[in-house]
Amino acid sequence: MTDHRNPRISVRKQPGQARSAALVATILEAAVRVLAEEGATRFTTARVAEKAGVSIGSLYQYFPNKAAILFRLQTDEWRETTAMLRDTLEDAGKPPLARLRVLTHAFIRSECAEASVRIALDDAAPLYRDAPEAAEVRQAGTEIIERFMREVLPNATNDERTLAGDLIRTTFGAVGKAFSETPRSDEEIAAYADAMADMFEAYLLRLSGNI
Amino acid sequence: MTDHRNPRISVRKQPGQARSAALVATILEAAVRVLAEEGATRFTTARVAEKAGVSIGSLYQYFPNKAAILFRLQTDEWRETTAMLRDTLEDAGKPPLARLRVLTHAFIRSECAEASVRIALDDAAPLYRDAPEAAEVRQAGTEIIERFMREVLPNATNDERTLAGDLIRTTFGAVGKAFSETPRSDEEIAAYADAMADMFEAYLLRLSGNI
Amino acid sequence: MTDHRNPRISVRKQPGQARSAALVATILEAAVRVLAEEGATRFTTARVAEKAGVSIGSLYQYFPNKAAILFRLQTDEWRETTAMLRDTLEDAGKPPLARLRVLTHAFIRSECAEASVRIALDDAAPLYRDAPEAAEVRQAGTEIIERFMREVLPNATNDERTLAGDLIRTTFGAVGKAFSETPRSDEEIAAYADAMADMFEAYLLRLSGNI
Amino acid sequence: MTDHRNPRISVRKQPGQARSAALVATILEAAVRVLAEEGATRFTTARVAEKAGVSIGSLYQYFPNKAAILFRLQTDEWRETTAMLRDTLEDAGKPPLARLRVLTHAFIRSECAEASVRIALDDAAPLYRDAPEAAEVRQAGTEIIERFMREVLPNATNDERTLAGDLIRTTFGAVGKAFSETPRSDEEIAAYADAMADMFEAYLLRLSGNI
DNA sequence: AATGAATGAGTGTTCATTCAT
DNA sequence: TATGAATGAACACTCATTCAT
Repeated sequence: MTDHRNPRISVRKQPGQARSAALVATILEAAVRVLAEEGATRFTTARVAEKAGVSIGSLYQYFPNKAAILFRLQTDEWRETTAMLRDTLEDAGKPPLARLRVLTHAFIRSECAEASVRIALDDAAPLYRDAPEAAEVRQAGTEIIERFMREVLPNATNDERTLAGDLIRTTFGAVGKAFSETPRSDEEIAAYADAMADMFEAYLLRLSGNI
Repeated sequence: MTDHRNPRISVRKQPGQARSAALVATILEAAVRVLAEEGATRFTTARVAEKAGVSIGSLYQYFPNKAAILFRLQTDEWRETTAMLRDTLEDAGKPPLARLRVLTHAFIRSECAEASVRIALDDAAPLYRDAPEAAEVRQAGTEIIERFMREVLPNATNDERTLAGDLIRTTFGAVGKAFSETPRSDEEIAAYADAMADMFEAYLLRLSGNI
Repeated sequence: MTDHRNPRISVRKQPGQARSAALVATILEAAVRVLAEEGATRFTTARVAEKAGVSIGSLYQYFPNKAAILFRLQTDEWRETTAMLRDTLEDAGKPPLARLRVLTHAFIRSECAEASVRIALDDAAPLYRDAPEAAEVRQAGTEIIERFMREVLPNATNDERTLAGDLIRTTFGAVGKAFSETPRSDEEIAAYADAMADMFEAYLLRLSGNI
Repeated sequence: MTDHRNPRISVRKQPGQARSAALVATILEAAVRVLAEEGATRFTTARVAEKAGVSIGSLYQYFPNKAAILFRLQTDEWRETTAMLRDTLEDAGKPPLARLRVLTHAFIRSECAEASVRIALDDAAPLYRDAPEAAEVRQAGTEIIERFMREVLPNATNDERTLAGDLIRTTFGAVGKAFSETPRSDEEIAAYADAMADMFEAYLLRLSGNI
């Protein structure tokens, strides 16, 4: 919520032992459950600790503050998304636009899965969004998109390509999020993903001059 | 934030007298200022009342709870957006796609103006979004889009048209919001709006079969 | 404890009505009791509120934070001390050194009365001592001393007089505090006060040249 | 802070080996640094252990609790002060009042050096001051003063002498502490020490009858 | 002997909402 | 109708101390 303080947010201690890693995992799982079952407003450190079966002190041994837990959850998700981006967009076996269509389907599907966590996480965004660590994760995604755009629009100017890449990327994220806010059937998901893919395809074909 | 209580949210009293209406207006203006200047986390009823020069008691006479103020703000904005939709999309003097381009520019520009309020309002969405009254306001928009789509895609099936309308509408809102989260220059706004219009145009031309 | 933050500390709202003033008084009395009965470490806002028979929220309506309560207590005490200073030191009916002796007795006696509160208040000093409002209260005392010193040491240089005034004042406060940390009988108090007065007298006579 | 529990406070184990002694020293040095650099409120066992490069477990092996560390620091300081007392006051080569003047200078100077640690230590006094072990250390000082007073006031009654000794001693400690709370230049220190010595001298001369 | 993970009571403070006046 | 004092549940976070390894 446009928080005007800017607290440190990364992990407090590198979990050297398996023990610690397990604890961190437990806490994160509990956090996901709290988010999904109770919503962002009721996401409190005490509740996470309780649901994790861990003392509140232990929780703070692994996360410096509440925002750090949320940030970590978001980061993990971004990383998964980036992996998906890479896997589908760089699959040399298919023509570019086909890959984009595959990605669209995969992405929308993944957005709709665990929608409740994603919505809650998004609601809590004000708490962590200003963290500087976020930028870095996004950069990886930008590069993948950039390479893909170069392949699809080899003759466009840099500015054109960047703008189109930006637009597609933003549309992906924002529209996926908006769409997944309502519960959806598999059919709806498929239809919507196809529509999105159509839109991207039409746009890119026009830009590439192959009307 | 996926609030699991569902409080009543509409206005507590129909302001019969001009006095009341003025008071409501004063409160809403104060609310906008609090949102813009302090952000969603610091948006408290006490602060709104103080900035409005009104007692909290009075504030609660016109709004049943905090969410109602936010909801009203959002509703007003939706109404403005709907008006814009109608004005630009139903302007018979221009060809449909030209009108859509005009709308895109106008919309993105308006999203970027007062971005701070919009962001804060969005941050506070969990507090009011589940209100049933919201649906009604959206319906008006849906109908305008529907009519426009009928004009652009006269030969499409109903389902196709609805889906395309949905997608365009969602893209509008979600992408506009995402784009306006960063401060933008007039040039950036124009360029982005053009790109969006291009994308919609390409999509609609393809759907209409006039590739 | 050399607190590195420096929060605002004065009263949150001017108690216009008698009601408020009474509440403030109740809270302050409760604060004194908590300090005296439980000590500075157990001085918590919750305990003060409870002992005052007031909700914790009400307490915060009248004092912006814990430090403000302590600061107010200390200020009140300083004001009393300043009044005592003025009353005894400016009593034209007695020769200066006799007045100083009277003051010494009165001061030590007052320090020993309610020693437990004073000790606790002193223990809590780190919480409020850096408040800028404190300086102002001390200034009044400085001026009274200054006038007195002018009367006793009319021929001394300004520097000499200031130094002697400083020393006497500091000795008063610091030694009074140290002495009152142990419970004392009236006789002990009288004897100690006399000794202090003797010391001041000898010092001032020597400075004035009337060995 | 007038703590009503009275925990055991002396060292948990007599460090038989040099290793242990070194560890204790390391911890104490770290404690001093924490006190000086962070202040009494931020003086935590964890921070001391970290700064000492020692585990908290080890810290607790040598000190039964936090208070014990502070108490030990204070004791060490008292011991140094006592040594200074003895060295200067029992130096047979100078007349008594000259020795007192030397002591005054030395003491005030030492108080002003490392003022930050002393202030912080004083802020933390509530945590350790009620320890019974403290009395014993003070006794040594009392005896030195006693002997000195006997020399200066050979004809006074025991009560007179004790009272005067008490007053001087208290004035020393309390005024020195108060004075050193503000940063001071060497000149200020010298001037203030001289003034104090003057005051003591005048007082003792009067008591000795040598007006 | 040494470690450091784990504990959980305790703290200051906020804020939506009510209700006596 | 208007006021604003009063409420108290709720929250994020700290830290002295223990104890299994």
